Amino acid sequence: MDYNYREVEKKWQDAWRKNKTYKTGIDRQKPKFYVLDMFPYPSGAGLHVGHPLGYIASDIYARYKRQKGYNVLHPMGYDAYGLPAEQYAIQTGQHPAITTERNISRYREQLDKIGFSFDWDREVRTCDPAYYKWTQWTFIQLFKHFYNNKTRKAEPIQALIAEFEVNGNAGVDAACDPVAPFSAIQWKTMDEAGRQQILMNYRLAYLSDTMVNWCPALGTVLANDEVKEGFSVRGNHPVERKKMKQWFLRITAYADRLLEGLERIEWSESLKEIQRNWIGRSEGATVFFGLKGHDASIEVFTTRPDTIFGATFMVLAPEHELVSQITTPEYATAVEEYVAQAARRSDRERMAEVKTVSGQFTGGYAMHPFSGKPMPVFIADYVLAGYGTGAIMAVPAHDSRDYAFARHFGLEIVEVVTGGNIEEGSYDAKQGRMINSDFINGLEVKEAISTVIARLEQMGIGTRRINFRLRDAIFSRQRYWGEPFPVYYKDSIPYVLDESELPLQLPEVDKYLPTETGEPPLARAIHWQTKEGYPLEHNTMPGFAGSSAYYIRYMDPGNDQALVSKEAVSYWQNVDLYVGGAEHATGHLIYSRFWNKFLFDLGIVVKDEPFQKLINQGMIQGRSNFVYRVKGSNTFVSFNLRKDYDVMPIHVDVNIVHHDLLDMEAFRQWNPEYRDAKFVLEDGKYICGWEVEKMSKSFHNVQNPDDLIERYGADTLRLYEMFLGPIEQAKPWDTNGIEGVFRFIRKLWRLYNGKENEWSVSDEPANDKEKKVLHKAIRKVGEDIEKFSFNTAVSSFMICVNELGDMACNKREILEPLAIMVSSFAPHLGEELWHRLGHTESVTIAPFPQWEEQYVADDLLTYPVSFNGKTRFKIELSAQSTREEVEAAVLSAPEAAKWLEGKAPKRVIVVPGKIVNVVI
RNA sequence: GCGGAUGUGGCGUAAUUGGUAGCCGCGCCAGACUUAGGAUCUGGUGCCGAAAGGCGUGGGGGUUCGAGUCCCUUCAUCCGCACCA
Repeated sequence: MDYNYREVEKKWQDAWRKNKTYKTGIDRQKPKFYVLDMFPYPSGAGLHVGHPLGYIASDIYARYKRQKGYNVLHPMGYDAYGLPAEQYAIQTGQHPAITTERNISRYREQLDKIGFSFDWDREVRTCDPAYYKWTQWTFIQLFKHFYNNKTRKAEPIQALIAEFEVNGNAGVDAACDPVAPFSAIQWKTMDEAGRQQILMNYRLAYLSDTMVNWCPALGTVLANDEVKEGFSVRGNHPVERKKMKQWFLRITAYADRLLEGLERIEWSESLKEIQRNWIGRSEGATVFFGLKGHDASIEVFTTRPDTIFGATFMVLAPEHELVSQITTPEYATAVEEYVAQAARRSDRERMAEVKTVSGQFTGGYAMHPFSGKPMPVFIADYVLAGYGTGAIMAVPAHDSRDYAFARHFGLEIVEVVTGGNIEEGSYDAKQGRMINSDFINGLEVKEAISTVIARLEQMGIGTRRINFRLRDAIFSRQRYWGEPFPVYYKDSIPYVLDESELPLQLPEVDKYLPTETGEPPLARAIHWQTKEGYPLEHNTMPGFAGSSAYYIRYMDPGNDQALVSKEAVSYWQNVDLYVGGAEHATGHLIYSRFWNKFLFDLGIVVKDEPFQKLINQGMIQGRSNFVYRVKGSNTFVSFNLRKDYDVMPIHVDVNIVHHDLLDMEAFRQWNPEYRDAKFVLEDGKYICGWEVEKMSKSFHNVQNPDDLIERYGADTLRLYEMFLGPIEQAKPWDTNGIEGVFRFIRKLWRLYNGKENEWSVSDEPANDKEKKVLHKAIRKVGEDIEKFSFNTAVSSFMICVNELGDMACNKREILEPLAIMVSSFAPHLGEELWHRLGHTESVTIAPFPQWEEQYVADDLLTYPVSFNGKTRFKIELSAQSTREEVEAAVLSAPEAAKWLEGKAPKRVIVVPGKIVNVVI
């Protein structure tokens, strides 16, 4: 008889639930620790083995921290709004809430089976009105605040209005859309519509008419992070540009704080780098170029003001507002055509044509601010309307794109920085001395930049400027299954609901489709209006709305008076350890940081950064198996013989392959097509080929945790997922190795139990050898957990159990601390052993054992002795030996003579406790 | 193109951070027990070699008594961004 994992795991899962073992509350006697997993979207497919990887790691860490005396907050909930449930609803007519509810219970069932230490009393769901009340509340606050660049924080819009009433907007420095200057008197004489229009330019949540990413297949707009290479991330549908009125969040106001904050948080360098790139800060200057025959001027942004004397022409984005003004009649037709063509092309097409140079001369000329030379003005779609000012000064000698353009249109190329060869190509490096550049000749690039900016500022035609690539986040979705906006329209002006009206509940609709007139699904809802009869907003919020502050809500999930109580937030503060995938780098992880910073400005949260330490678990890839079918037949050739035939590899279900050996009978049953399959075998076996690929149904390589738990138990699954390799690294899932971990579990059990599976732990005192094994394991496992090196911790457990097994150690003094340690990895087994050892309280609160130096120290050391760096033999010496004693012992050792060949060593290097190297 | 990461046995990996390369596990080989099994246990297993020994951390070079680890260079793979001025 062996360890009965089925019975034991079930028993403790029930007991933990019943006793609320993982319930957490504020306890000021203990230090807090907040361990969080990324919010899962409960998909219909359920969990596969890749999903729980991070949850297992964080669970081990949470359990370890509890045993170390921390009060650990470790919650779980569901990001329940999302497109798949709604797509399903559209197809079937079933309410997405029903599908979502069903998927959630399936998730919960799967999660429970793995033995996580979540405090389920804190569960939140984004689609729960009690939850989204606070998502809506936060939106209202965003609407009612603006970002003051002077104080670098969000401030009430009321304060802005007060300022307008006294001084107009002249003294205001806010993150906003361009607003024409106005005086206090002008403000006071404005009507309501005028004032609201002005204020909209300042609000952190604002309505704006701009080009958006429109996805016709999904029937909604998407944020930039939801689009990849012109296709929607979800569903991979084409995305096009469209002008629409949409809600936005002014995340750009926080660009510099989002960038700076990265310096203070412990995230992987690559993740921070992705965010830095996404934010895309660049330093430079804006410069105004006067136009010939016009009052208007073209504003450009450049990071290379030093090259201004090399600017020989100007390029505007086709969408630029000055295009129509500067185009001369003779070019009007050509320009119109080019603009129309550019507008027609999707992002996708634009990207595909990156290499081809296209553009159109407008007939207009700008004037060089220093030389006064005329510069032809072109339009071209290599200049993006959405970045900088949508216009550039082209410096062909020092910008490869401008160079290609100039060559194509035969424009002048003037070298102004030494170091390259402009005959061959542009010289883009920011290194060299200025030439052909009037007052900056001879300067280094860096000095030239500041000199030019100073001159521009002095002349009043330019300023130093920091530009960001980050755009404001589109916050409207033309979908049903999302949070309704707490917004209504009065005379077409948007207003937010009073907080007392929250939550504004998602209404019922007859269909989850847009209306015949193209309105979003909420337009179908009857009486979708305020008490006073004003129409409510038809859009809903995007997926990231509900997931942006969920970690705050976990601190105080039942509170209906506030997002979070002062008490809870002052205790739990922020997330100490966040575990999840890197795919959220430019979405959730940016939005959350922004959202948190805003709430921080409001004094709702106490930490400026939400996630102090973040671990990205690597993706678990699938390991696919292949059979090799002889083309045009139903004969399959074993792996090593496939070269002798003309074969085609076919994916085969990994569940009918064991250690790459095909279960031929199962294969025949697997698919009717193969019922009469013939096999060409090697050594009587059919060996399959294999490859590492994405885990996917279509590759027949999906492993779900339920099957493995059924076969090996949850503890084995947990240990095996950790044993696979470093948590942050992507690695293939290979079930072949799980047996080894399963054996370990049983070996561990046998330390505590006799041959007949009878409990057999002795109270005899342990000897020094046994203590050494234990204490070394305590030290190693503790250190490994602290540095999230779970794979090496599992390996240390194996070493420890192997050694104790060899010693046939069954002593309580050793096995009790071992049970505590192992319980964070294998909680069911740990809890069972702990109780059998006679304890009545849960092992989760047993203190993690302390290791002692006296037990781990060795008195004899094995010195490897090398000659000229090559290890030749080993010698055992007392740990107390001095350098001289070691040297003498080594040189007089019998093995040494052979290598010394009678010569005296040139030098002997002794590193105490480590090695000896003899140089001859 | 720019940025980040990773290259170690047949496979997943480890290496006290410059000090015995290959721990632990899988697989494989041999043996034991067996109602010859996709069970369990014991031993072996980097490569070449009969051995002595030699070679060996993607390749090349360097620093050092000593390099998987540091430096230079090069190749490969993965990821992110990409006409961002």
